[in-house]
Amino acid sequence: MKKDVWTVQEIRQQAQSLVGKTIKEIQSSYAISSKVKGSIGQIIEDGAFSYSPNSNKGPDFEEAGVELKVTPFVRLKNGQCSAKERLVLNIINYIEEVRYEFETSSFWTKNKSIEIIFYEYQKELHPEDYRIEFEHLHEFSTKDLLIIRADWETIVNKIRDGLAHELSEGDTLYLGACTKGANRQSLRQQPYSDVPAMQRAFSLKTTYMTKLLRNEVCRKGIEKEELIKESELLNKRFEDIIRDKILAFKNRSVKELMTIYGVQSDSKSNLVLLTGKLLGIEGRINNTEEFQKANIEIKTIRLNLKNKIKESMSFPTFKYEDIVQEEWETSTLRQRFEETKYLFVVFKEQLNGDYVIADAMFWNMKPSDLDGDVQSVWQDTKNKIMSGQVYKSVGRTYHYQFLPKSQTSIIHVRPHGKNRNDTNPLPTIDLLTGKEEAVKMCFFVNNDYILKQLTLNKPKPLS
DNA sequence: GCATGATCATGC
DNA sequence: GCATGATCATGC
Repeated sequence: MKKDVWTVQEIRQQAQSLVGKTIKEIQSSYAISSKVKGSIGQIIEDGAFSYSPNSNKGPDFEEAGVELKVTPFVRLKNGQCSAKERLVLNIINYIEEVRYEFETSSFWTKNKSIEIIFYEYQKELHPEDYRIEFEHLHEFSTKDLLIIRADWETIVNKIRDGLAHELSEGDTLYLGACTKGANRQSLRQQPYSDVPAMQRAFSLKTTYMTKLLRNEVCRKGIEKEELIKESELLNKRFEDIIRDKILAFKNRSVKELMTIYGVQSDSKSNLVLLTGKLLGIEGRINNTEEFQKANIEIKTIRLNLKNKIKESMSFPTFKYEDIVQEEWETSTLRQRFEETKYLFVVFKEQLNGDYVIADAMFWNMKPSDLDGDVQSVWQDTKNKIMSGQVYKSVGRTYHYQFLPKSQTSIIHVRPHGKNRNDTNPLPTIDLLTGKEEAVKMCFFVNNDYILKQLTLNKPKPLS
């Protein structure tokens, strides 16, 4: 089947005919020459679709207006599907993209409608045994498109500000600017600064793809609680809508709001619960449609009477055995701070011990912080675990010898388990104590660093 | 007073 | 049963 012009219907039929087949089967049925043996995407594009490769600005199938993508997903133990990766779209030409409006942008010109072919990634299988499981013609909903349009503007405005080298996936909600290139030396010019910037491509975030799979493709585990309505996005950005909704309660007493909104919880996370109620949702904020797609997590922050943050911020525990296997570039920690956007809700202590709502803002970590201090603390932690240097001797007792807060500027390591008996195995026996396991720990973000972020985001001093 | 070590309540 | 989000408690 050699043809250059396809209709939408033909594209879909061809994609459907691949469902259930392994890569090997597709390769042999289309007699694909070994020279395109490379990627699974290429095998399908060149083999099953054989469209003339183009570097046009338009979509792969110009006449049908359809872009073709092949992407992996994984099945979780509970049967749910998750996207394995972000969906990488076209490379951003920094010099050119700033000349466009959204309607004429390279993203929108090429990706209005995307035929997505999903294959199941399984670690233990050889790639040629991966199987195509789903195909889906994706068109953006009006609501998603409103958010994506704002994302595109966020990205382009950063380039216009001469900050292409500071782009990060956490800057945006659904449409990201992900790095694309062999390594960090894959640099290119930007129009308003002499600093070379890493090559990046527009992409749909992994979490957006996971939600798309579950809601529209696998049809498993669909739970939708929407935080805001489409109509609200017509004249306000998502971030501002959420912020304004919370700030409508500015200076209101937490104790009082807890009573009004029926939050009776002794949980340490009752401020999170309260914020959810204030935003008018029933379940958990982190489970809402928008937060899940955009990979946003809520974090509550308490300021004491002196305007200092009471506590550093905890994150999920790491496993000692996992961290020693990781490399920084692809590590869990780097990925977390590169891809997650945080909603900080700030509560201020009052003289009577109560708290009031003080502020709300979205935040994501700057790449230079991430690849600076965060990386070195991570590396130090990994090295100590690998070499069995978890404990040090202090007087008659032992202390952990990971870098404490006092020796770091952004993150530090601390216990984070149920109690001192809640441990994880160590890959290397501890030299000093001979222990084969240690208390579960996690990386905490330093409270003073967070405080700086709050003031950076806000020119006005905190009341 | 704060850094460090430790623990709590909840939900899946 | 455990991960998670957050905060408590103690000793320096």
